[in-house]
Amino acid sequence: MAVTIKDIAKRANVATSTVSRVIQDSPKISEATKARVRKEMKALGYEPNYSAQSLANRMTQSLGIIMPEADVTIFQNPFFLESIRGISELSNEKNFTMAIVTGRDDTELLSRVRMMTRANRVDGFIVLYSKPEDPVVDFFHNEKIPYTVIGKPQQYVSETTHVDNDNFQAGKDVVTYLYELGHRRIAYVGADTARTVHKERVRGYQAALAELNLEWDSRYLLGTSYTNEDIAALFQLDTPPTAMIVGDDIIALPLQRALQQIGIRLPEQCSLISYNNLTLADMMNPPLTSVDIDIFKLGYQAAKSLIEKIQDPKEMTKHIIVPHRIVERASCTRINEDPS
Amino acid sequence: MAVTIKDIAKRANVATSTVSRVIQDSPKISEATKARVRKEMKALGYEPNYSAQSLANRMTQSLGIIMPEADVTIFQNPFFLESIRGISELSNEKNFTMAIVTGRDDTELLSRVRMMTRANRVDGFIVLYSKPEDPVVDFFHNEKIPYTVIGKPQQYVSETTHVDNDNFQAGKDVVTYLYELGHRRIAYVGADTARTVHKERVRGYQAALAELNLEWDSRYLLGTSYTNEDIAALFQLDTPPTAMIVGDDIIALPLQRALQQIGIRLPEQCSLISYNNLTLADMMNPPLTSVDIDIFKLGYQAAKSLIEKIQDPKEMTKHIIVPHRIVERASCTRINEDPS
DNA sequence: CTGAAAGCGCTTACAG
DNA sequence: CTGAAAGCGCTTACAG
Repeated sequence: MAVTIKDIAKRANVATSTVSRVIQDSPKISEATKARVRKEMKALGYEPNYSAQSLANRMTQSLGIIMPEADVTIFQNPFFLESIRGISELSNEKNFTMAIVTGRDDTELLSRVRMMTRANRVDGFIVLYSKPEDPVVDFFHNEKIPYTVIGKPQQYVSETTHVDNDNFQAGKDVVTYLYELGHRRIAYVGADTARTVHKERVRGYQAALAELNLEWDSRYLLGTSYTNEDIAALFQLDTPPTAMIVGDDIIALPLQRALQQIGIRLPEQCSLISYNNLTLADMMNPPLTSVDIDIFKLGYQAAKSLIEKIQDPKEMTKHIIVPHRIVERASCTRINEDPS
Repeated sequence: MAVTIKDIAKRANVATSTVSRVIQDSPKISEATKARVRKEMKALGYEPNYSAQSLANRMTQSLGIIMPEADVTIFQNPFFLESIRGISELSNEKNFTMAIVTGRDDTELLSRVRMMTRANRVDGFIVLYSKPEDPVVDFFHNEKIPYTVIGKPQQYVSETTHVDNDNFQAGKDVVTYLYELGHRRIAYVGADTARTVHKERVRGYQAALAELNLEWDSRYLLGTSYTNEDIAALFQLDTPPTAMIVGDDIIALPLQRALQQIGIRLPEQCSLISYNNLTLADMMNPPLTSVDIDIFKLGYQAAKSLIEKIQDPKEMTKHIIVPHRIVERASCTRINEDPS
């Protein structure tokens, strides 16, 4: 069978406990015997048995990743794979494994999570979304299971480590950017305010409008279930928007189609700026100006702080803000300032 | 601490070995004592400790998922997340966990895979891609580690279980579909022939052209690194194509832009049909006719056959073909048959 | 049909 | 600085 700690001990003429200590690089062991033991480990291609380690020290070296309730559309959003890629990168570095947890609804999700913790399959969880009154988060909190959330948590805010963008600021930055290009009438499409990210972006949008004293019409704000007629109506207002902010690159595509269908030319008749900077943004016509929120880093940092917390429970709660930046492409254009 | 087999044994007045056997639903135990033991398990919310089980029976209940060498663009292709979703679904059902393995190149991938198998972290692997002379696959084969591949394996074909579409047939079907709409000059764009999937689709394309006696110009076949000029040149031929097949929905987007830029209107001047049927396809303008290859099922079936193989090594090698179907949308149009 | 005991491969007080 | 021994929570011959 595979080579074990015993084989190494025998060949290096030490006790198994000594081998175990060199695996952990314990300072109690002399450099001389460490070297000797390591030579044997190398020679035999030894790798500690993961199940045995887990059983003995009650650590699984494994992270659970909670996806939002499964829905094909959501899954196909590259956001998730990209953040998982970030998590995966750090996990591989730290020798952690990950388990993706999905479920059709909160109940299923919760029961799977419950089973995993009882069975001791993971050391902690990363929650890839955030929403109000999440029973899964309640569970983590009550059971004192380490977890971090990507996004702004809606419960136990100050006590939960999370990594997020400053979406409020991003919301403002986008308005400022458009303002500086001369835009004064700015609409917002795809405001899925059930999700915290979007709520924050919209808050930032509205705050910036107020600060800049821009006029605003409630019809300027559309959710995710708008119809093409809603878009058309927007451009039949006396004061149609000259620019639109889109909640997510994914939504920009159908929106662009809607605009084309009612004969609005981009970017001449309407500038478009979006969020997430997916590769998609670069492929659109015209290429889409988009806010890069560094999804990979969101995942990477979430995994990093979770692992720190797991390895040292006294680790402080952290709120990590990943910087965003606007990536300029051809979908926004300067217009003449118009006092109307 | 967590409740263990001992607690159950005590409360049910049996030996721990008996509890263990009811966990496994062994036929050796009477229904009466099974019922009694189960009642206690339920009452205490018992869940078998996963590390202990793994250690004792040398099974990890965990699958490794090998991604192709990491490259942002590839990762953002929804194909991977969608197949992982399929794998995840089955894994959750079977109580398996998964570990995603990524690496910058084959060497890094191989060393991570090697470490994981030595450390006994997974029972087997799913390879999400297929390419010639893959050292990772060589490793699995030589070490007799269970694995399945999504796609058509290039090595050890008859001995490796794989799940795939019939991409050759799909290649032919697409041509036939266009032929029946009256198209006679059909180009193919985005033929990434380094990847087996695409090679097969191109083979099918060429076979169908030959069968239907359609004229063909070598300039009709473009790889992935075509320029907009190449596209423009295509339409300046004496016999420009009236329809184009695109290797992947993801590529359809920039291609569509290129076509718009040189003033080709879709679908009037050129029909477009693509592969994968991502949600993207439905969002494009015009919505894209695309071959649905049921990515979810590819993942699900791959996980299924891998787990079967793990649980019973005598399980036969299987080649599973997931059916495809053309999803018609507005990007293909009927044209008058033209004898030219 | 059920139990007592050894073993899976580690870790970690405890003793020296 | 190192070793002997108990223990982590299961499984599985072996015996009855």
